[in-house]
Amino acid sequence: MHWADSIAKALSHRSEKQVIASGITPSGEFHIGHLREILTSDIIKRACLRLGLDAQFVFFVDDADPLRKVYDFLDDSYEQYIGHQLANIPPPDENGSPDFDRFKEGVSYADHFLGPFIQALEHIGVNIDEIIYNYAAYKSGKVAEASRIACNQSDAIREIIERVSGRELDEQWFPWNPIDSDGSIDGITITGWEDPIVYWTDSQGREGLSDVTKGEGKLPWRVDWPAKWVWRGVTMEPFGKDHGAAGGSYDTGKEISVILGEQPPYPTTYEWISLKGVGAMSSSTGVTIGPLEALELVPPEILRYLITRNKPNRHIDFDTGSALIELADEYQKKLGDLEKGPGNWESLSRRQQVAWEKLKAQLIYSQIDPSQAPHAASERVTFRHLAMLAQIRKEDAGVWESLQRSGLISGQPDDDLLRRLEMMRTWINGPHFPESFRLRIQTSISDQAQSYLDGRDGDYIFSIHKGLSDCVWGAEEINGVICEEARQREIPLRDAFQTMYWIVLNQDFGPKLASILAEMERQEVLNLLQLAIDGLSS
RNA sequence: GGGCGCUUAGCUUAGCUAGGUAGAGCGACGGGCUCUUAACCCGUAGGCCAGGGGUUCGAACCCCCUAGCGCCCGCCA
Repeated sequence: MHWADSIAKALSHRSEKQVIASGITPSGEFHIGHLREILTSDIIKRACLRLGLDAQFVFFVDDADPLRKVYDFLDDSYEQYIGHQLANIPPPDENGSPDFDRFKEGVSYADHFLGPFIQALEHIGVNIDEIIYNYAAYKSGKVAEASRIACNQSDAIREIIERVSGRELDEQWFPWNPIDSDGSIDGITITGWEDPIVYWTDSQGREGLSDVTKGEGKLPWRVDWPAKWVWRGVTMEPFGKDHGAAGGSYDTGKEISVILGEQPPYPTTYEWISLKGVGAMSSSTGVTIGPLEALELVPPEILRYLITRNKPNRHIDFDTGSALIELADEYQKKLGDLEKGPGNWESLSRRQQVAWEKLKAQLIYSQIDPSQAPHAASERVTFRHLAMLAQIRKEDAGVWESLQRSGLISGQPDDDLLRRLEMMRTWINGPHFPESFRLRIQTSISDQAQSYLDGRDGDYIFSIHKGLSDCVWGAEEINGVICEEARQREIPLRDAFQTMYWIVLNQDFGPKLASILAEMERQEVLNLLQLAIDGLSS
């Protein structure tokens, strides 16, 4: 069974109505790891719906959280905002300085980072039923009840945190972080509690009060999280392994949740996504691939597929190199398999049946439009093939022409293919394109190639030159010349092609050679061959 | 120190809350496609399921122990 279906099944034992949540603090650039959080929720929601449950997906934006530090991408002037809530501070401009103009227009620091992310989510088919801005939720009193209970039960909550997490809270600890007169929630001492008012003294020695029902502050994270579960009725939430560690915030949260009046949601911890060979995603070390950047490389369904095919507890190495091409081609191949059907169902072993069901689920959950059944693309243009064509043909029209000629598409390319070519070009021109797929059509013969050619039959190259100078310029004809000449000389095809690969690409292998040559100008090819011949006779 | 996860063919892995002959993809090898090695099709080889113990008629699958690797435990998913 697919992992999302197992979770949905477990949830169905609890209730018909499911509220699946995700929460992210918009403190900096979003990366593909955040995408896993959201997609995990989205896929579970779809699994619930498929099972006939009533399911909603709510996305909590933790914009009530304070700015923790001046990140690398921020100007030093952000120092003054440390401790201030993300919904309340200006967004950075391209230099990392506070952009007051945009702030005046109503764009906060949180909005700045959130905007592009939400946009990416739309492209990737994530259907969020409700976005909850935590800051606004506090302001409007949604968290009032939970906040009052927490403050009234501060001893019990303190006991849970100390016992479960094993860390000691200091004397001053209180389950409420008020905002001081400057807008900061750092360095404040609680001096009293009189439902619903918290009395405090800030770092400057100024005193004040904070009404917990009016959002004049927030609950500390370990209490804030279960409070969200309770007031919004969350029944399921996936979270990163940091929260899932023993004594972590889920462990304390599930007990605090009970004090606040509700059972904790069904948990799922998910593993990190790291960038192949570089390490875990981290905004601070600059090891990131943003969701938008990822979407520029691969079609959104491939990103969904990446998440659905891996169980949440499975670590993912996001490989932007050749593995990405393989992933995309694998996806397409599986769509084809699905369309072909499982064959005689009865004759399959139980294992094979399970595998089939899972394959089906993976593809269903990969669809951008949940109402669309997976179907094989009408054209079988693989990523591999497109990667080659995009490198040989600089103009899009040339690519379409080539695909038409080879019969892979009929007529004009559809939108899907247009998009894929655009992405392929972005990929090829960017830093992530795998070197092993890069084609370097030569304009001269390298020493290395020359030394290979010296041990070969020079007449063969000469006859190729002759044959290609007057044949019809098409892949089939070119291939015919190469093979025919080789056969006449009893040269194994393998050797013949290697010879040609060395001349054209300066390596001993490559994609279908004839199709490359057919894409080149005849004169270009002849020039190269002539150079090779010249090199031999010297 | 506490905890989580992983360890199945060369590589990536499925199967583990239905315990009953180990599935797949890539790669390799062979063949076919009127003739490449990154296309396509067919086939072959390759696994004492990390190690040990236990439960069972029977364990990759359940329980215990050990080892290796990765990661999390100051609100960075």
